[in-house]
Amino acid sequence: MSDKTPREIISRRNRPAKAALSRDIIVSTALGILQKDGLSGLSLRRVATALDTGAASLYVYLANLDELYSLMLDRALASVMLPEAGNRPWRDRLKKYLVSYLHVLYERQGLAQLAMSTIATGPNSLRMWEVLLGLLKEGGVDDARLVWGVDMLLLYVTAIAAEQSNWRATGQDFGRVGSALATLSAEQFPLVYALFQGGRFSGIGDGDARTQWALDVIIDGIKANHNSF
Amino acid sequence: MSDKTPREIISRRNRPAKAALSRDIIVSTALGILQKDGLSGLSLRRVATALDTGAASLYVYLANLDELYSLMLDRALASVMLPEAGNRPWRDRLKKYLVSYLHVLYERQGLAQLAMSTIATGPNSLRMWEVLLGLLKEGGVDDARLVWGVDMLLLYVTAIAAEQSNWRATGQDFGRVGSALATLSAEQFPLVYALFQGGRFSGIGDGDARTQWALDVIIDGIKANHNSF
DNA sequence: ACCTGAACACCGTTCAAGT
DNA sequence: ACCTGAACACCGTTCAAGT
Repeated sequence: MSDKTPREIISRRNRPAKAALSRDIIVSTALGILQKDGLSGLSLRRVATALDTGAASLYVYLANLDELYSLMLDRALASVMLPEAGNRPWRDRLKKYLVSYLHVLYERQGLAQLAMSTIATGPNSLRMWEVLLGLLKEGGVDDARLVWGVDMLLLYVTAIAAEQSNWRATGQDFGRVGSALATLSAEQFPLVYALFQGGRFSGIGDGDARTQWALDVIIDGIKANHNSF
Repeated sequence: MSDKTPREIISRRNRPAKAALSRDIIVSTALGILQKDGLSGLSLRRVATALDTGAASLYVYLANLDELYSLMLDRALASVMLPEAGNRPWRDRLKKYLVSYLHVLYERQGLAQLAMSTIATGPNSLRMWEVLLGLLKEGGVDDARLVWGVDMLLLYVTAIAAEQSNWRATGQDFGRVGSALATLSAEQFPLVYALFQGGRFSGIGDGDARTQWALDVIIDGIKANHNSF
């Protein structure tokens, strides 16, 4: 008799009494699910199930799904690598930092998509602004254009990450033109046609070279327009 | 007797025998709903209800929701205004064209969001590529950088539209920093703090001047990097 | 060929009720 | 104060059955 009932009792107590909910483990669990199944696989109900509870329980810690998104994003941004304070020129450090941000977004399925539609709240987003403002300032951009410049860099890199994530997710690959290229008429669209025939579209997804080029474009552009008030 | 039954028959026949479904009216109806209620208000079930049928009926004309998105986007792009072939410089025409694209995205709630996550298919997207390639070519950008340049311009403008739509939708307004600015510590984030105190963030949402500046940044940057192979 | 109702497997969010 | 089950009002998609 004393051998039978303990089994059940132990099986209940052994899982550590439900692991105590908190914002922190909710966000961690959610990021785990995002990593594994992407944004479409993420739901409050799945997070709740993973935490062995019901979706309603999460509302003690979260106002709604949007708040979870916002918290997830800021948490993920913690792993953007700070540039070493070394003696490399500011432009190299700036690009490296932005590429690190790009990688953080790109490596977790769906995070870039989330970053495009969510306004990041919290310390890690602020720290990114601080770092980027510092680097542009070091590059000689004056105060009047600093904020616009940082916003532009962040927005564009976020957009690249979202676009590339999209290609990866859908298997599509040649830019925003999509499969329309297949049914291309030389008379209607001579320029697109010529460039397509010339293979100019095929390598559009070549992430790294293109990203480097694009960052140089923006940085040079900002430098050229930084005091045009 | 002959007076009673007709009523019911007429009431069925008067609604024009169900208006005959087609891809076209499905897309139009969907764009109407998007216009009115935004992306979150759009669903296949709502489109179906508006067309006085069930959601399952739409699957004769659409593979899935994603295809509807794609069709909606291309349809909407039809109203991007072509630049007049006049004698204005290419840069002005390019900027005007991109601003027209921005407005098309911005004016319909949720369309920008849709454009960020959907690869446009169809003739209108191709026509935009054709126009933009032509304008950059006229500006002297060489073939090696044309495709990257157009992709960059389109991606950035799409991203601006999505960001600004987001601000409008949420009432938020100061860039990607969000409400974190309220709890700002001068020691941890001196640069952000100083610029915030100086009011540099408050006008970040000033759409038009900022957009013009950003387009000049990219165009100048492309010109500066257009033959760096 | 086109349309439909019903079903399936999901959602976010609320709320009364429990501890 | 925290957690829960059940309910509400939704989703996209499939499929057998009708015309």
